[in-house]
Amino acid sequence: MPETTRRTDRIPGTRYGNRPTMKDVAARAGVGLKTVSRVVNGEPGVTPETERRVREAIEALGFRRNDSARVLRKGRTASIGLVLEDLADPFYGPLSRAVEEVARTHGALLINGSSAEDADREQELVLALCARRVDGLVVIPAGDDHRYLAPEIRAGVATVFVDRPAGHIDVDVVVSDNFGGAHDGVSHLIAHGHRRIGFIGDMPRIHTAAERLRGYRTAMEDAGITVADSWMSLGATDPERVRRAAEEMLSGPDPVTAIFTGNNRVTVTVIRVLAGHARRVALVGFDDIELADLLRPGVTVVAQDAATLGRTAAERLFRQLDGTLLTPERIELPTRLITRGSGELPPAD
Amino acid sequence: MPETTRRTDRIPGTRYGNRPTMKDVAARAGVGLKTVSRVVNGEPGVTPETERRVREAIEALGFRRNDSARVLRKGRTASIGLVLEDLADPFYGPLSRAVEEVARTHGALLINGSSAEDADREQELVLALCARRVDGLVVIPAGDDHRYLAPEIRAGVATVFVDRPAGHIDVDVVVSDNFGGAHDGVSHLIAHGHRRIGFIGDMPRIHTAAERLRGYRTAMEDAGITVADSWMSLGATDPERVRRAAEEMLSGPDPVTAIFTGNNRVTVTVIRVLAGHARRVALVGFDDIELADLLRPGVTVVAQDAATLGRTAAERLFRQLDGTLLTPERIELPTRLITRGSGELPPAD
DNA sequence: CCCGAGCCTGACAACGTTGTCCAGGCTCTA
DNA sequence: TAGAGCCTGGACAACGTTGTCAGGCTCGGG
Repeated sequence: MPETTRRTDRIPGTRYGNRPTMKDVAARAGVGLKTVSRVVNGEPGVTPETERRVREAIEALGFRRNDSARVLRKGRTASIGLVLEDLADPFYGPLSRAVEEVARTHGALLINGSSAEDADREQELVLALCARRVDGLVVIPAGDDHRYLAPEIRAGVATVFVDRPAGHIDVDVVVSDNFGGAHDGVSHLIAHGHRRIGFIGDMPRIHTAAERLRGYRTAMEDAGITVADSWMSLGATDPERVRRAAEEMLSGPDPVTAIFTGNNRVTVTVIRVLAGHARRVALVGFDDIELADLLRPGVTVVAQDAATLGRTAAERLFRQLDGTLLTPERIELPTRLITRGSGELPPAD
Repeated sequence: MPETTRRTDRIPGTRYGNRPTMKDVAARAGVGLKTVSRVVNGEPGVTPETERRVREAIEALGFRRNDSARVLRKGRTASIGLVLEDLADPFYGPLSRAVEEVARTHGALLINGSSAEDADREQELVLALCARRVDGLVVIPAGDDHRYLAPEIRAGVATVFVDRPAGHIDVDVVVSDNFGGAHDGVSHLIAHGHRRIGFIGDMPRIHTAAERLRGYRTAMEDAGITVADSWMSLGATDPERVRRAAEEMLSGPDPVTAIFTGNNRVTVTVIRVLAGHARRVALVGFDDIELADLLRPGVTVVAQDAATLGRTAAERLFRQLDGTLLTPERIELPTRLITRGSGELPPAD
């Protein structure tokens, strides 16, 4: 008896790509179609002897239930969709995993798609998921107008937005306290004597980026500091742009003594810039990053909990599906300032 | 005209969770069922005027094609499954994203599932994906016996294993050169004068862990070094166990002067241990880690390219589906030693 | 004026499953 | 022993889509 199986082997009587169906199983076991269905689904009302014959036929033919047909009949797909920006980003991995775990406890599979921060691609993905009749959607939006989702939601697709709010539709939203977190982080720098503080963030059309900028501005204002335009830089978070932005604010006519960075990618790049910089510059970053504690100085961050964000959203999604949840809500999760050294450096002029 | 839509609104004539079908659209547009199908699928042979009426009805009813039914009829789902260990692990995020990108160019969606390094859960996930009739599967296996997949493969499910080989079935496999990479890393330490080198890796039942251990042993042997049992520690990669293992090898009767770590999680924990350690200990880790260049000393690693691993696997998968690929192969991707300082520290006795 | 070609259009079956409903055989009780 | 009720099994329709095929219409040529 061979230990391995080659792709080119075939089950006798089965054409390639043409799998056995319940009908085939029924014929082989000499029973009716519905009896096979009963065995496959563990429904009661089948004699042990009949069940044995059916199972034998299933085994022999290599039958596996076709869930597409099942879905068509039952109306529920037991799958949910997750649309995010980029699965390769260390922030979204844990979020996705958390959503998956919740889905798992509800017997659902997770389909994910990356929008690459492109509104059209987001819409394309979301609608493709709707066409597959996912039971629900968790969306980290790239665009800012989601009216295209309204018919789907009316048709019963449970929907929760995460990390960023939805535009022009009224749905559940789970976000971090971006404003408060940024305010805390910047205030922390101010408390350590800084007044010329730079902000480097993502494109302002991204809600989280805008909120964090607002937190920065408000914190500065609260401290009576007038912000110079050259201290703020918003745009794509590719290393080149961020590097340039950081170097400009460090070397301009009114150089900053501290930088607040708007997300993990920016933080990492700025750390690199500061590492090659003579003067000691304080740093607080939004989002925690791995090994932040081992750098010298350790990197002070405003941490948000990606896993909790995902879990909360997924739980609300399934509560919508249960029917326990009817009114859309906005849930804001707190952030946490983690001090490790870089944010406590005094201003060095 | 309202700017937002509430979940409780309903499309007139549509029951909740009961979406309009092509039949409804056909009735409203006053055309036949098939004509709607033609319009929806962009098939030729429809008068502009008829098409306009159909599109109007689609818009009015909020119709969206039900892909479940389509799949049932057509036989292809345009989706592939990816089973990996943990999406939250920074190694798998980029891999998953790479698979997704390839899928996207082929018009397919990606369903992923995390096995949590549990063979039963892996099988459960894989079979659930097969039941949904994914066109293909990319699997990072947790178990070591995959005969359960044989009927599925015979039935036409394209399959590629990544990162670790399959057990008892003959399928495409894409792996890194774990043996060679570990051999290189350990040899690098030996070249810098180390003889007492520790190895901390994952559970030996995991193929990559076993291969890396073999690379370590062979490199030591090649250098004529007899390995003490106390220098090797294999097991779960949770921080507590790794920390204990590292501390034991550093403080035992025959303390190591260098450590080779078997994967990214182990490396991170060992860096933490070494940071709190007086004596300078050299370190080379398998897998690259973010910010490794900014630590002092920089962390020397044997890097494997997760994205290339994923891309290569996905490309082979779609070539299987094209029919261009018939014979299963094993593809081994090279690793790359990146020196940053920690591996070049001399032995300090 | 008639016929055939070519173009639109729609009726119908099929995909594989599950829900409904009914038949037949059995057991149990009066 | 007859009737009621239960248990097992199966026939059939339906889910929403697409492929097949045939019918009807228009138009041009004979």
